Amino acid sequence: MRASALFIPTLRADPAEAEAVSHRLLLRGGFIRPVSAGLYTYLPLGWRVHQKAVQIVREEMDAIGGQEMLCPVLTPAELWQQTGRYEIPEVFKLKDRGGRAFVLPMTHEETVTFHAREIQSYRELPQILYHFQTKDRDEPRPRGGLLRVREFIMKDSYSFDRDGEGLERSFRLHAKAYERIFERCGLEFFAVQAESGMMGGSASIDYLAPAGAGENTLVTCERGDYAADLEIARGIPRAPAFPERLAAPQEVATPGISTIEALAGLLGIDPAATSKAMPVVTDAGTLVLGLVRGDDRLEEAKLAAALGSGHRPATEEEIRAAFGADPGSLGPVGFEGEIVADEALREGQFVAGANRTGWHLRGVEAGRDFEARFADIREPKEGDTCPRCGGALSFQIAIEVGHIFKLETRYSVPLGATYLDEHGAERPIQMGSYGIGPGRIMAAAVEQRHDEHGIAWPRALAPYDVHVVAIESAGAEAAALAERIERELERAGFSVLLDDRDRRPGEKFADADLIGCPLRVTVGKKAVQEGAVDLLARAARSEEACRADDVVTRIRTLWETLP
RNA sequence: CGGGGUGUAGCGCAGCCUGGUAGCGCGCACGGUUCGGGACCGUGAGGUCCCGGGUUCAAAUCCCGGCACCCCGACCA
Repeated sequence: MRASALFIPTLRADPAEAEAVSHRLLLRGGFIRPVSAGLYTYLPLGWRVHQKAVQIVREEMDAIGGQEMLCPVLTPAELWQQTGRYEIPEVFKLKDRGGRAFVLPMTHEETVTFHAREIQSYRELPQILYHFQTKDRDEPRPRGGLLRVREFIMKDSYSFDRDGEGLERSFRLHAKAYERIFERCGLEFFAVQAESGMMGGSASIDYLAPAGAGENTLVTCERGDYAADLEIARGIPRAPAFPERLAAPQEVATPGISTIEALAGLLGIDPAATSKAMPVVTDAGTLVLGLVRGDDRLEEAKLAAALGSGHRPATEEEIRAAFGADPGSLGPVGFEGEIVADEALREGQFVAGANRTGWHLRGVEAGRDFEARFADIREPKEGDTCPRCGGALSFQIAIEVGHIFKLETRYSVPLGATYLDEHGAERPIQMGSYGIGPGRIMAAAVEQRHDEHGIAWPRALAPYDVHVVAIESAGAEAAALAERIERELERAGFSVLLDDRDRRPGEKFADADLIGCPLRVTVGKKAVQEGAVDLLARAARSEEACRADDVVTRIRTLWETLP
């Protein structure tokens, strides 16, 4: 394609609104443009990249027996009312002229399950159905360009099986397909166990791509045998330096002390030898005391999983009523209600609030001084060790590029998607759902592969394989040669962007660096005089001279070596 | 929803404090000289100063209200 005829509005300066690298570079390179908060148009260049990702996903879905289809975006509200998802605040709701309610769905479980009601017999199972369709979400806070948007295209697939064993098989097929997809897209990624507690123990795998910008924190072990999302990751905290053991808890006056630092400082002890009480109220209205070590933070998602319920912090009034003390002086000793304590408090003696304002207890010991249910409810910290091997854990920011989930009968039961088994018994279909955002793949690729000049696309996602830069001043002969190279490369199966614009070389090089095609061919004076062009690998920035007649051969070879 | 920031030419910004004819750089158009890493000279086009109200002889500037966008936090099937 001729750049002179294309709409590729590159920007010389960073747009003021863009912070994340992928946001900045995709805007500057002319790949995307905002329309409103969290709403982006994919310009021609960006759409080519998006479609590259889509095609890779499609091929791998087809390879596991997925059947592509297409559901409408506009969806009758009744389906969502039946599954109880109509009340989710992120759901866009609207009405037609007759007042009938519709939603713009966030995913298509309801619609696909609606169709799965046509499945009658175990003989028709299993099935994998998928589509690429627009999702809308009324996000409270879109951000980071393509990282979190209000409307995007997602590949969502749904598996239908007769039993848990079948679901397991479909789930594994998807896990394999997803790994191939991200590998083919040239992404560094981790498949990690994801938060699943509240959904009754169903398996869920998150695909996290480490990136400078992202919304997840990926925890990995230095020895490579452990990776998890921070929300569910386990870390082994360092052992506290305990003071001398006491035969019974001993009250100590701590007037005005409300932080752990101040408490540890006052008593002259290790903050890790203290405990922190977090009273919460569950959805059922029960007040529960969460207890973690003083130097730890409570992980809300883990506590929710341990409680099997959502929860909110207790109000000051609720705290006073239950404990008769201020929030800074709460502890487990003497508390009548349920206590969920972190594993780290199982052994040893800790300082805890005395449930008397301005007082703490030293030497509090689980089992002896209070009863609690133990669970892992702390947020891991850098410096913790790996629960598997004892290696050091490190944290990095990551983008969630895919998520697969065992739904079991969460949707088939409310929507009545059942089948008859070989004994004539009616049973609900076992379902799984599996999502990938091509836009997030794009963003993650840019985050992982760029330099100070611009994007260096992995070859699987690049908008064009080869960027041919014709140097204007080299004259008509060079321009003709550039066109010949374009044709030959295209005949050899490469997609080519020919920069034939009447621009100075510096500007063309800068744009080529920004746009980030894997290979660049520069056709200038040397081409006319010596029949030689320059070949540049964008990612490595390694340049070599090459005879014009050998360009196709050389590029074929070089192509195989690229990321 | 809480905190912070920003809205002035296509883009990046100054001007606002201290009210008085709306500016700079880039880009764009035309002419010319240039041409292997974002050249230079000349000429020119381009504005609802986010919106509404108020104060004032006079508002981009001061006051009140609203909206939009960005960042941090909460939230995230």
